[in-house]
Amino acid sequence: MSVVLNFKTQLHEIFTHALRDFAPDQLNATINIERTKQSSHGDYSCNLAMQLAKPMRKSPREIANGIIARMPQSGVVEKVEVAGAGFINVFITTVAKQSVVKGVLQSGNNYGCLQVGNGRKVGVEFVSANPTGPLHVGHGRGAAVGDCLCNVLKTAGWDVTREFYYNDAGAQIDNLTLSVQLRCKGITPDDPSWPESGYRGNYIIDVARSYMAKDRVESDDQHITGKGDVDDAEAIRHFAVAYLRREQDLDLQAFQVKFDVFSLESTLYTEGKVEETVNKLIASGHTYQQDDALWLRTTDFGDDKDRVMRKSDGGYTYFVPDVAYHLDKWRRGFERVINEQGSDHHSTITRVRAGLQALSAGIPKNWPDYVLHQMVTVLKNGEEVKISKRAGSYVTLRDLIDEVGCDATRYFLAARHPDSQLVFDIDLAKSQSNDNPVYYIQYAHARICTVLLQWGGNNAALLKAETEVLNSEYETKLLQCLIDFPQVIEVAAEELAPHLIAFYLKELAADFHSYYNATRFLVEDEKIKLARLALIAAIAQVLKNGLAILGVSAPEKM
RNA sequence: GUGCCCGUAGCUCAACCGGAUAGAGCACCAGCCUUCUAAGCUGGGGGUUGCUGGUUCGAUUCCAGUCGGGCACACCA
Repeated sequence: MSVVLNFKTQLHEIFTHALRDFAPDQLNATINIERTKQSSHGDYSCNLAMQLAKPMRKSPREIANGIIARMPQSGVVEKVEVAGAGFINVFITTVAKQSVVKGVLQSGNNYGCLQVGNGRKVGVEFVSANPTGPLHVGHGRGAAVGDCLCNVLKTAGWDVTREFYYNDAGAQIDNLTLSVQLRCKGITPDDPSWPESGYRGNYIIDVARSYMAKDRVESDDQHITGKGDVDDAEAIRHFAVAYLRREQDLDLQAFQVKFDVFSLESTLYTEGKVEETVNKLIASGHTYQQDDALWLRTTDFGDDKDRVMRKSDGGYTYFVPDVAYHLDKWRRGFERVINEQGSDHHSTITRVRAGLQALSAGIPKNWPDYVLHQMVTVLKNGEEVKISKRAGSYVTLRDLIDEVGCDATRYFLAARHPDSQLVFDIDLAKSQSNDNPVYYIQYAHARICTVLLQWGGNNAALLKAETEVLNSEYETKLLQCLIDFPQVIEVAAEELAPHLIAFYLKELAADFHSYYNATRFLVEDEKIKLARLALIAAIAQVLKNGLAILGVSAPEKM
């Protein structure tokens, strides 16, 4: 079904044929076929003639006409025109477009699913917040973008594993442990003995209280009972980590995000993976000893300066377990790995890749991939809220979900290009929640469901609809929009840009709302009624599929 | 000072990785509910794509420079 509807692919073949006849020596030219912006330009256009103008030393229009004359017959092509500077514009037959309706209805939840991933394994690591406090808005952006990206890749045919990596040892966890211990002893951040680097947030009190009460804590990957012993720092550390992991799990659960794998930094040490990686790096000849420290010559792989691996105090710097962790990912069979992180960590990219290259383990040069999202600034009462875990002034993800709702929060955080900075105005999101674009899309879905409910017929009857009566301007536009959906998935997966789904859905919803206002569906004429209902049922299906990718619900009434 | 990201309508953002007249939403103005949900629709005003050069048939997109915002530049993570 999708083969029939993939006009772009079909046109690509047609143009390749024509080019082979017309200019066999130009076969290496890339045939670029894109959707037109104006309907007067047809449905698809090709710029091949303009590209060939220079090498062939002929006018683009002359070339265009030559190519068109050699295009093989096709049932989907209505007509072909030369326009503008030499564009070849292709018009698709209405009958071919109309077939999308039944294609969508038959495919159902699978409409939009592609084979481009071909079942290959891809590991997507995102959020990866250390268990030192609740998740904040920045993590929320990572969660929304990462989760949507996973959904996009899965739809495109990849075998996706969602992974969360966190550090349960090291300096920050030591700070956390000490902070909880002090709270257990009743010492507050006001006290002069409170360390500068201690965590001051009130949630530390909750951790301390729970530990002293010998509570049982179960997170997605940790189970522990508080010991209640103020002097046992190890017990406090384990408890605090598990407690805050559980808090994060609750945040993620409220945000509809689930992970397949949790990886702990400490495991890399206990399983000897860090040691093994260090030994391999030393054996590679890319390390040297200087100033009592062990260095990796990352400048061999494009870094601007070399990096310390083993500090003079004998401990490893953070990027060593990072390299060990990614080697582990590679060994687990992920030929592709995507790390979604805040852009403040972008400097790790070069280091991790350099470490992996130094291992000579056959890992590709630009492995893994990274998607970095820019900072989120939060406005409340017109003022910027500074996010500081240690100071305790904080906008948590849970606050946001409680105030704005899960659907709207996810949409807001995922509907923008990750590269651009994001201002999240809480008051705006709260007070104008009805104006959120997400409701606009959901409303379109709910409206269709209501119409279908009032019709009360059997959905199987829609498959027998005679779609050739769908030829109004509104209908033609909607048909093309439905046809575009798989392509949007493909591009979003290719560019790792889940926000494209959000924009597509807004457009589809807009086209539907216009259609709704201009058209009556439950009309006397049975043939017209069935065809229109089939069309809007297909629209509802695509809206639902797209919203599912965003992780947003598709309500049947609002 | 060095590297990375961003700069598009008053505001928030798109633009299918070089294409045709740069598009939506919010806000503003004027209309549309005795008909399937007005959380909607129709029309209108609003732009030197930060700035200056360059590359070519063609630049918001690529290159150089420049200005502005953000992030990163540890033997922290």
